[in-house]
Amino acid sequence: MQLRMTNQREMILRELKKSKRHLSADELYDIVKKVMPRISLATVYRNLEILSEKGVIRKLEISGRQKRFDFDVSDHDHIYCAMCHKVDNLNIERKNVNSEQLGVEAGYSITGYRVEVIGICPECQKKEKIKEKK
Amino acid sequence: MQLRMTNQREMILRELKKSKRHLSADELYDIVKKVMPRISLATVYRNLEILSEKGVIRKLEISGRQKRFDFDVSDHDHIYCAMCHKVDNLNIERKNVNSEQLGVEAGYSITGYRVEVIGICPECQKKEKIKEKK
DNA sequence: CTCCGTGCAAACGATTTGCACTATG
DNA sequence: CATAGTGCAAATCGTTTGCACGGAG
Repeated sequence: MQLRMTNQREMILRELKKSKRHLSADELYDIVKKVMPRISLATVYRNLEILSEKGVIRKLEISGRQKRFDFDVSDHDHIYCAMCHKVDNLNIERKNVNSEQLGVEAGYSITGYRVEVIGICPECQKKEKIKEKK
Repeated sequence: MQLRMTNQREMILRELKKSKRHLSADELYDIVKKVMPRISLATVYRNLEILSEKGVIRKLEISGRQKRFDFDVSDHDHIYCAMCHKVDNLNIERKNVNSEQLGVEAGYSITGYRVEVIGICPECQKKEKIKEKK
Protein backbone atom coordinates (compact mmCIF):
# COMPACT_ATOMS: atom_id res chain seq x y z
CA MET A 1 0.00 0.00 0.00
CA GLN A 2 1.56 3.25 -1.07
CA LEU A 3 0.72 6.71 0.14
CA ARG A 4 -0.91 9.31 -2.05
CA MET A 5 -0.42 12.99 -1.43
CA THR A 6 -3.88 14.46 -1.20
CA ASN A 7 -4.67 18.09 -0.46
CA GLN A 8 -5.93 17.12 2.96
CA ARG A 9 -2.79 15.19 3.84
CA GLU A 10 -0.55 17.96 2.61
CA MET A 11 -2.47 20.54 4.61
CA ILE A 12 -2.39 18.45 7.80
CA LEU A 13 1.33 17.93 7.45
CA ARG A 14 1.98 21.60 6.70
CA GLU A 15 -0.06 22.88 9.63
CA LEU A 16 1.48 20.39 12.05
CA LYS A 17 4.92 21.54 10.94
CA LYS A 18 4.02 25.22 11.06
CA SER A 19 2.71 25.01 14.59
CA LYS A 20 5.69 24.47 16.83
CA ARG A 21 3.35 22.95 19.39
CA HIS A 22 2.27 19.36 19.88
CA LEU A 23 -1.24 19.30 18.58
CA SER A 24 -4.08 16.95 19.32
CA ALA A 25 -6.23 15.69 16.46
CA ASP A 26 -9.06 18.09 17.15
CA GLU A 27 -6.81 21.11 17.56
CA LEU A 28 -5.32 20.32 14.17
CA TYR A 29 -8.80 19.79 12.80
CA ASP A 30 -9.84 23.27 13.92
CA ILE A 31 -6.81 24.80 12.23
CA VAL A 32 -7.15 22.93 8.96
CA LYS A 33 -10.91 23.51 8.85
CA LYS A 34 -10.34 27.24 8.44
CA VAL A 35 -8.63 26.63 5.10
CA MET A 36 -10.58 23.51 4.14
CA PRO A 37 -14.03 23.82 5.68
CA ARG A 38 -15.30 20.50 4.34
CA ILE A 39 -12.53 18.35 5.82
CA SER A 40 -13.69 15.68 8.24
CA LEU A 41 -12.31 14.99 11.70
CA ALA A 42 -12.06 11.34 10.69
CA THR A 43 -9.71 12.32 7.89
CA VAL A 44 -7.46 14.10 10.35
CA TYR A 45 -7.42 11.05 12.62
CA ARG A 46 -6.77 8.68 9.74
CA ASN A 47 -3.92 10.77 8.40
CA LEU A 48 -2.25 11.25 11.74
CA GLU A 49 -2.45 7.51 12.31
CA ILE A 50 -1.05 6.56 8.90
CA LEU A 51 1.66 9.21 8.92
CA SER A 52 2.87 8.16 12.36
CA GLU A 53 2.85 4.51 11.31
CA LYS A 54 5.05 5.43 8.37
CA GLY A 55 7.36 7.39 10.67
CA VAL A 56 6.67 10.73 8.98
CA ILE A 57 5.39 12.19 12.23
CA ARG A 58 5.37 10.92 15.79
CA LYS A 59 2.48 9.98 17.99
CA LEU A 60 3.03 11.01 21.60
CA GLU A 61 1.55 8.77 24.23
CA ILE A 62 1.52 11.05 27.19
CA SER A 63 -0.57 12.23 30.08
CA GLY A 64 -4.05 13.40 29.43
CA ARG A 65 -6.97 11.96 27.61
CA GLN A 66 -5.94 13.04 24.13
CA LYS A 67 -3.11 11.81 21.98
CA ARG A 68 -0.82 14.45 20.57
CA PHE A 69 1.31 14.52 17.46
CA ASP A 70 4.78 15.84 16.80
CA PHE A 71 6.36 16.78 13.51
CA ASP A 72 9.79 16.19 15.04
CA VAL A 73 10.53 12.45 14.78
CA SER A 74 13.93 12.54 16.51
CA ASP A 75 14.35 11.06 19.99
CA HIS A 76 13.43 13.57 22.63
CA ASP A 77 11.27 13.82 25.73
CA HIS A 78 8.47 16.08 26.80
CA ILE A 79 7.30 18.36 29.54
CA TYR A 80 3.63 18.54 30.23
CA CYS A 81 1.63 21.34 31.80
CA ALA A 82 -0.66 19.92 34.46
CA MET A 83 -3.02 22.86 34.10
CA CYS A 84 -3.50 23.59 30.39
CA HIS A 85 -2.23 20.19 29.11
CA LYS A 86 0.18 21.84 26.73
CA VAL A 87 3.25 19.80 25.77
CA ASP A 88 6.74 21.22 25.19
CA ASN A 89 10.02 19.62 24.21
CA LEU A 90 12.75 18.66 26.61
CA ASN A 91 16.35 17.82 25.89
CA ILE A 92 17.50 15.29 28.41
CA GLU A 93 20.85 13.64 27.90
CA ARG A 94 19.50 10.22 27.30
CA LYS A 95 22.77 8.47 28.08
CA ASN A 96 22.10 9.26 31.76
CA VAL A 97 19.28 6.80 31.91
CA ASN A 98 20.25 3.16 31.85
CA SER A 99 16.77 1.79 31.47
CA GLU A 100 17.85 -1.14 29.33
CA GLN A 101 19.62 -2.69 32.26
CA LEU A 102 16.60 -2.38 34.50
CA GLY A 103 14.23 -3.75 31.95
CA VAL A 104 16.40 -6.76 31.36
CA GLU A 105 16.40 -7.44 35.09
CA ALA A 106 12.63 -7.68 35.00
CA GLY A 107 12.85 -10.05 32.03
CA TYR A 108 11.56 -7.53 29.55
CA SER A 109 13.05 -6.90 26.14
CA ILE A 110 13.21 -3.14 25.82
CA THR A 111 11.96 -1.25 22.81
CA GLY A 112 12.26 2.25 24.20
CA TYR A 113 11.46 4.55 27.04
CA ARG A 114 10.28 8.04 27.68
CA VAL A 115 10.76 10.62 30.35
CA GLU A 116 7.85 12.88 31.03
CA VAL A 117 8.25 15.86 33.28
CA ILE A 118 5.09 17.34 34.74
CA GLY A 119 4.87 20.94 35.77
CA ILE A 120 3.10 24.21 35.31
CA CYS A 121 3.96 26.28 32.27
CA PRO A 122 4.91 29.97 32.55
CA GLU A 123 1.51 31.13 31.26
CA CYS A 124 -0.43 29.08 33.79
CA GLN A 125 1.85 30.25 36.60
CA LYS A 126 0.85 33.82 35.79
CA LYS A 127 -2.82 32.88 35.81
CA GLU A 128 -2.36 31.24 39.20
CA LYS A 129 -0.79 34.37 40.67
CA ILE A 130 -3.65 36.50 39.43
CA LYS A 131 -6.14 34.12 40.99
CA GLU A 132 -4.30 34.17 44.31
CA LYS A 133 -4.53 37.95 44.52
CA LYS A 134 -8.30 37.91 44.17
CA MET B 1 -15.85 16.58 52.79
CA GLN B 2 -14.86 13.57 54.82
CA LEU B 3 -14.52 9.99 53.63
CA ARG B 4 -16.73 7.18 54.82
CA MET B 5 -15.55 3.61 54.82
CA THR B 6 -18.21 1.70 52.93
CA ASN B 7 -18.12 -1.99 52.15
CA GLN B 8 -17.52 -1.19 48.50
CA ARG B 9 -14.62 1.10 49.23
CA GLU B 10 -13.05 -1.36 51.60
CA MET B 11 -13.35 -4.15 49.08
CA ILE B 12 -11.86 -2.09 46.26
CA LEU B 13 -8.94 -1.11 48.44
CA ARG B 14 -8.38 -4.65 49.64
CA GLU B 15 -8.44 -6.18 46.19
CA LEU B 16 -6.16 -3.53 44.74
CA LYS B 17 -3.70 -4.22 47.53
CA LYS B 18 -3.99 -7.98 47.21
CA SER B 19 -3.30 -7.95 43.50
CA LYS B 20 0.35 -7.05 43.06
CA ARG B 21 -0.50 -5.85 39.57
CA HIS B 22 -1.53 -2.42 38.37
CA LEU B 23 -5.20 -2.80 37.69
CA SER B 24 -7.50 -0.84 35.45
CA ALA B 25 -10.94 0.14 36.70
CA ASP B 26 -12.73 -2.60 34.81
CA GLU B 27 -10.26 -5.31 35.82
CA LEU B 28 -10.82 -4.33 39.42
CA TYR B 29 -14.57 -4.25 38.79
CA ASP B 30 -14.48 -7.84 37.53
CA ILE B 31 -12.62 -8.97 40.64
CA VAL B 32 -14.81 -7.14 43.13
CA LYS B 33 -17.99 -8.18 41.36
CA LYS B 34 -17.29 -11.81 42.25
CA VAL B 35 -17.64 -10.97 45.94
CA MET B 36 -20.15 -8.14 45.56
CA PRO B 37 -22.24 -8.89 42.50
CA ARG B 38 -24.37 -5.76 42.76
CA ILE B 39 -21.50 -3.28 42.74
CA SER B 40 -21.52 -0.81 39.90
CA LEU B 41 -18.64 0.04 37.60
CA ALA B 42 -19.34 3.71 38.33
CA THR B 43 -18.70 3.06 42.01
CA VAL B 44 -15.32 1.57 41.18
CA TYR B 45 -14.44 4.59 39.05
CA ARG B 46 -15.64 7.01 41.69
CA ASN B 47 -13.70 5.34 44.45
CA LEU B 48 -10.49 5.06 42.48
CA GLU B 49 -10.77 8.74 41.64
CA ILE B 50 -11.46 9.87 45.20
CA LEU B 51 -8.85 7.60 46.76
CA SER B 52 -6.16 8.78 44.37
CA GLU B 53 -7.12 12.40 45.01
CA LYS B 54 -6.68 11.78 48.72
CA GLY B 55 -3.33 10.12 48.07
CA VAL B 56 -4.41 6.73 49.39
CA ILE B 57 -3.67 5.10 46.05
CA ARG B 58 -1.95 6.34 42.92
CA LYS B 59 -3.38 6.90 39.49
CA LEU B 60 -0.93 5.96 36.75
CA GLU B 61 -1.13 8.01 33.61
CA ILE B 62 0.67 5.80 31.18
CA SER B 63 0.54 4.43 27.70
CA GLY B 64 -2.58 2.77 26.55
CA ARG B 65 -6.18 3.76 26.53
CA GLN B 66 -6.99 2.81 30.12
CA LYS B 67 -5.82 4.39 33.33
CA ARG B 68 -4.33 2.05 35.89
CA PHE B 69 -4.14 2.25 39.64
CA ASP B 70 -1.39 1.40 42.07
CA PHE B 71 -1.67 0.65 45.75
CA ASP B 72 1.97 1.67 46.19
CA VAL B 73 2.04 5.46 46.56
CA SER B 74 5.82 5.79 46.91
CA ASP B 75 7.85 7.32 44.08
CA HIS B 76 8.72 4.74 41.51
CA ASP B 77 8.53 4.28 37.77
CA HIS B 78 6.99 1.73 35.49
CA ILE B 79 7.70 -0.60 32.64
CA TYR B 80 4.94 -1.21 30.18
CA CYS B 81 4.41 -4.22 27.93
CA ALA B 82 3.64 -3.02 24.42
CA MET B 83 1.83 -6.27 23.64
CA CYS B 84 -0.40 -7.14 26.60
CA HIS B 85 -0.42 -3.65 28.19
CA LYS B 86 0.61 -5.03 31.55
CA VAL B 87 2.46 -2.63 33.85
CA ASP B 88 5.29 -3.62 36.21
CA ASN B 89 7.36 -1.64 38.65
CA LEU B 90 10.82 -0.32 37.98
CA ASN B 91 13.38 0.93 40.46
CA ILE B 92 15.38 3.65 38.81
CA GLU B 93 17.74 5.67 40.94
CA ARG B 94 15.88 8.90 40.61
CA LYS B 95 18.85 11.05 41.54
CA ASN B 96 20.27 10.30 38.09
CA VAL B 97 17.66 12.41 36.41
CA ASN B 98 18.01 16.14 36.80
CA SER B 99 14.71 17.05 35.28
CA GLU B 100 14.13 19.97 37.60
CA GLN B 101 16.96 21.85 35.97
CA LEU B 102 15.60 21.28 32.50
CA GLY B 103 12.09 22.24 33.43
CA VAL B 104 13.26 25.46 34.97
CA GLU B 105 15.09 26.28 31.76
CA ALA B 106 11.81 26.07 29.88
CA GLY B 107 10.18 28.35 32.45
CA TYR B 108 8.12 25.59 33.99
CA SER B 109 7.71 25.01 37.69
CA ILE B 110 8.16 21.29 38.18
CA THR B 111 5.77 19.14 40.17
CA GLY B 112 7.21 15.77 39.24
CA TYR B 113 8.28 13.51 36.47
CA ARG B 114 8.00 9.93 35.42
CA VAL B 115 10.09 7.50 33.47
CA GLU B 116 8.24 4.94 31.46
CA VAL B 117 10.10 2.10 29.86
CA ILE B 118 8.36 0.30 27.03
CA GLY B 119 9.15 -3.28 26.18
CA ILE B 120 7.82 -6.77 25.80
CA CYS B 121 7.23 -8.80 28.93
CA PRO B 122 8.63 -12.34 29.34
CA GLU B 123 5.22 -13.95 28.75
CA CYS B 124 4.63 -12.10 25.49
CA GLN B 125 8.16 -12.89 24.30
CA LYS B 126 7.35 -16.58 24.65
CA LYS B 127 4.13 -16.14 22.72
CA GLU B 128 6.06 -14.39 19.96
CA LYS B 129 8.54 -17.24 19.66
CA ILE B 130 5.76 -19.77 19.34
CA LYS B 131 4.17 -17.70 16.61
CA GLU B 132 7.45 -17.47 14.71
CA LYS B 133 7.85 -21.21 14.63
CA LYS B 134 4.51 -21.66 12.93
C1' DC C 1 -9.19 2.64 -14.58
C1' DT C 2 -7.62 1.12 -10.07
C1' DC C 3 -7.82 1.49 -5.51
C1' DC C 4 -6.39 4.82 -1.81
C1' DG C 5 -8.51 8.54 0.49
C1' DT C 6 -12.58 11.19 1.79
C1' DG C 7 -16.95 12.79 4.19
C1' DC C 8 -20.57 11.48 6.80
C1' DA C 9 -22.86 9.24 10.36
C1' DA C 10 -23.01 5.68 13.28
C1' DA C 11 -20.40 2.72 16.50
C1' DC C 12 -17.14 2.23 19.95
C1' DG C 13 -14.53 1.96 24.53
C1' DA C 14 -13.41 4.31 28.58
C1' DT C 15 -15.07 7.35 31.76
C1' DT C 16 -18.40 10.64 33.93
C1' DT C 17 -22.74 12.32 35.52
C1' DG C 18 -27.82 13.10 37.04
C1' DC C 19 -30.96 11.10 39.77
C1' DA C 20 -33.42 8.86 43.36
C1' DC C 21 -32.28 5.72 46.89
C1' DT C 22 -29.15 3.76 50.83
C1' DA C 23 -26.46 3.63 54.75
C1' DT C 24 -22.36 5.58 57.34
C1' DG C 25 -20.91 8.27 61.12
C1' DC D 1 -30.57 12.46 60.62
C1' DA D 2 -27.46 14.85 57.60
C1' DT D 3 -25.05 13.98 53.77
C1' DA D 4 -21.43 10.92 51.54
C1' DG D 5 -21.84 7.04 48.77
C1' DT D 6 -24.45 3.80 45.72
C1' DG D 7 -26.69 1.62 41.49
C1' DC D 8 -28.56 2.42 37.28
C1' DA D 9 -28.93 4.42 32.89
C1' DA D 10 -27.97 7.98 30.02
C1' DA D 11 -24.52 11.23 28.56
C1' DT D 12 -19.98 12.49 27.25
C1' DC D 13 -15.38 12.44 25.24
C1' DG D 14 -11.91 10.95 22.16
C1' DT D 15 -11.38 7.90 18.58
C1' DT D 16 -12.53 4.35 15.02
C1' DT D 17 -15.17 2.26 11.37
C1' DG D 18 -18.61 1.00 7.45
C1' DC D 19 -20.09 2.70 3.43
C1' DA D 20 -20.66 4.97 -0.94
C1' DC D 21 -18.45 8.44 -3.48
C1' DG D 22 -14.27 11.20 -5.28
C1' DG D 23 -9.69 11.88 -7.01
C1' DA D 24 -4.53 10.66 -7.32
C1' DG D 25 -1.39 8.10 -10.02
